[in-house]
Amino acid sequence: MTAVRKESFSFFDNVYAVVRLIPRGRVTSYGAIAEYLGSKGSARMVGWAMNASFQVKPKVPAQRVVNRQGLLTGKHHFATPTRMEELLRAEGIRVKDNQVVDFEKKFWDPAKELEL
DNA sequence: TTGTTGACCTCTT
DNA sequence: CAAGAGGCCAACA
Repeated sequence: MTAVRKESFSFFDNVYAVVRLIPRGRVTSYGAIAEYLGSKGSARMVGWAMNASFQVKPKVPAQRVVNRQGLLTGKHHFATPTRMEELLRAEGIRVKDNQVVDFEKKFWDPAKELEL
């Protein structure tokens, strides 16, 4: 068996699913998603998925995904460098100096919330 | 086909 | 305390 199409859902689709499940006003990190998917060391892959998330539908709230430090590292990849910050603010998330305020409070861990 | 890149994370010096 | 390098997996040229 060529083992092709072993999984209808690819790593990316899995990431999109988790990101879309992020409640409004909450944020998560790449590592948390990667870990939830089983690839803890593949945090970079999550970011890569986000890059393609713009062409994925429904649209994925990539603005809710930030790095471990809560920094909006990917804001530069949005339509506008300030788009990510604007979207987060629109959700009630306070952003200061490209960093999410009370990131630990707003942090939404899929492996924790979805595991219940 | 191989090699490089990439919105990261963690350890070591 | 701060900075640097390595590691992980997948897509792109």
